[in-house]
Amino acid sequence: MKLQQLRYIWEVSRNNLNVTATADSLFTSQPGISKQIRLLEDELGFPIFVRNGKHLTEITPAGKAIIELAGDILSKVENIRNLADEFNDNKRGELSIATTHTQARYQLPKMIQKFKGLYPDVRFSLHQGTPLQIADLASRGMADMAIATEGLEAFENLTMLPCYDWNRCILVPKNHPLQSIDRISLQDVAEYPIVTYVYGFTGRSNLDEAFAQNHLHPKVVLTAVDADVIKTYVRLNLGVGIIARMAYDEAIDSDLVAIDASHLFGKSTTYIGLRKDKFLRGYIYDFIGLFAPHLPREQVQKAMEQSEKKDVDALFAELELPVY
Amino acid sequence: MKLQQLRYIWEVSRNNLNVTATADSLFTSQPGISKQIRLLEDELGFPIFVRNGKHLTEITPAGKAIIELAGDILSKVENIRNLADEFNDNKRGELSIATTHTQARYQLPKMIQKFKGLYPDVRFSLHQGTPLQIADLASRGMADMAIATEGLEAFENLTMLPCYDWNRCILVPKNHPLQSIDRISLQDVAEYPIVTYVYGFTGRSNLDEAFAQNHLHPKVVLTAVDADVIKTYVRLNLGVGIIARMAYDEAIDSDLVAIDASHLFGKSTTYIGLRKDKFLRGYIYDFIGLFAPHLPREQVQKAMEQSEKKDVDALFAELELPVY
DNA sequence: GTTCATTACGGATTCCGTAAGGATG
DNA sequence: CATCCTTACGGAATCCGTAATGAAC
Repeated sequence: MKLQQLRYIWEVSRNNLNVTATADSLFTSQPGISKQIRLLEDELGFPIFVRNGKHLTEITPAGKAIIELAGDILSKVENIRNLADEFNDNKRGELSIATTHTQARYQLPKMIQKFKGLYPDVRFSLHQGTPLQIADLASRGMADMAIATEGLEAFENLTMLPCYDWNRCILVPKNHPLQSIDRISLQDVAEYPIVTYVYGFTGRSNLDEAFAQNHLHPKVVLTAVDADVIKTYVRLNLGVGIIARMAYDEAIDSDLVAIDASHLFGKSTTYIGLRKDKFLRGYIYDFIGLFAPHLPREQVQKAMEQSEKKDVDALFAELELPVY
Repeated sequence: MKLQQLRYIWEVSRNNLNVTATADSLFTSQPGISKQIRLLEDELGFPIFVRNGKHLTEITPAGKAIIELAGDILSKVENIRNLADEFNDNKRGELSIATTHTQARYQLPKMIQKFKGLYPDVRFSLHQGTPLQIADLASRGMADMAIATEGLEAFENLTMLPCYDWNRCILVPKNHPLQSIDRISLQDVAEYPIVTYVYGFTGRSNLDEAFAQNHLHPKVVLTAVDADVIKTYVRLNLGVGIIARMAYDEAIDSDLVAIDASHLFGKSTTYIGLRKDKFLRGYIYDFIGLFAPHLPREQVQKAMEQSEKKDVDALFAELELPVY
């Protein structure tokens, strides 16, 4: 049994049993992978994959268990590498963050700038995607962390650290009727066509809940993944925007008006998702400290040690998060 | 990084940093191990072992962390192998038990006979040793389980399953004065020279405690590892024996008299120690079922999943154990 | 002087890539 | 017919054992 064989079966299973695609992603040859898988199966004495002629069609029950163990092993190997890097030079390395548009565009730039100043030799990379995509990236170890408001809870092996709460605002063009209302209500908003986030993005579910609980059925005329698109259509007078307040930029968006809506929709919480058992480089703790100052290294480590999600939540139950 | 390199550093650290001894135990050449360790260190970029000239003298801090991870990895590799064996043929395999004289001689024979009937193709092996030795064997994965009354709690990575309680008896030659006393007391016993177990064996500490609590200082004239030796010296009239009651065999020991002493010394509990995270073959569960019928597969699995010793204990808190 | 790890070196094995083959949909 | 896995094969790298070297106790 060799580490590479374990890596191959793991990667093949992650690539929908497509060996060719796996070979491409690992920058090696496809027959090499086939061979090694075959050798491993010979050694173990039974097939890991079910073959239909020359296609891999499914994973055997035994294979499933083995691939899971292989994943554990590979992540520990990765930990050894990271640990070695940390001991070699704790100023040099890589930091990859998977996140959504909202974070990438409005929250992260200032942290990243600071971080770059602290660690000029850490290669920083940012992967934008849907909440599920980024959670998957972190879960598979392809990103060091995921930052998102939702989607992280679907992955068992991610520890979720609460970072900040945020509220929404109603975005209208200047001189819009809503602007003159003293304390805006959900009813007021529901009278206008709505432009907001796609379901599953940036706390959209909170928004739907609030309307539903008040038996309102607003006319959502356009949904987008990011606030920039929403703003564009608010500018075109297509409807009233509902976006995260942090996405309103006074300088750039001076032609629009943001009406506070924190009393209308429950606040949402943005989390950092870290893969359990992952060895974290020192600078990763520092980055987390920049992004969420209430999360010092010890707290993060404590949270990572909890195997139950509820124990993690309990750790942070008393915490007052910053609100944006 | 290769699995073998991880195995080598792990084994070297387990062999007091003696590469030659490690090579012997792994049936390979010593330069081969040196080389692979060197290669791994080169790859990681820093030394795992501290060298004084040509001797390995200690493990670097980074090395400690890496060796620990290596141990995790190797045990998971072992699990894959066991899992494969189980899928291949759940009637064939190996079962190795590490235990003390008392179990091997008086409790295990009947279970093993039954087990052999159920699984004639499982190669059975039994390693006798001191409580610490056998716990170490199980902890290192060199034995599938340890069975003992003490010593197991010293190893963090062993799950302890309570199997049965047992009491002691006072062993005297026929017509000994103690025989005629109605309900024997500690004082009565303490008047005679004592022959019993060596400290650290077969519940010896319980015995010392009982005497100490009654401010008695019995004259222990001989200590032995096993009851057979103790019996021999009781027969020679060297003193009064205190042994596990299950070690008294009416047929063989008809020239001796066993006086019940369950009211004098607290009962002791014998445990099975299993390495956490170890994949257990089906027949191992069956063996446990034979040895401790109150431990069905599900209970064992539940216990193995607990990371805290106290949670395991809580699982069995209500359990009525058989008493021998 | 014994123990012990490292270096040197040669043979056997393994690994990996290219090219060809054959099955599936 | 395009996709995809397997087999075949040759060159390169790796592994492993023996023998020699040199440091530590």
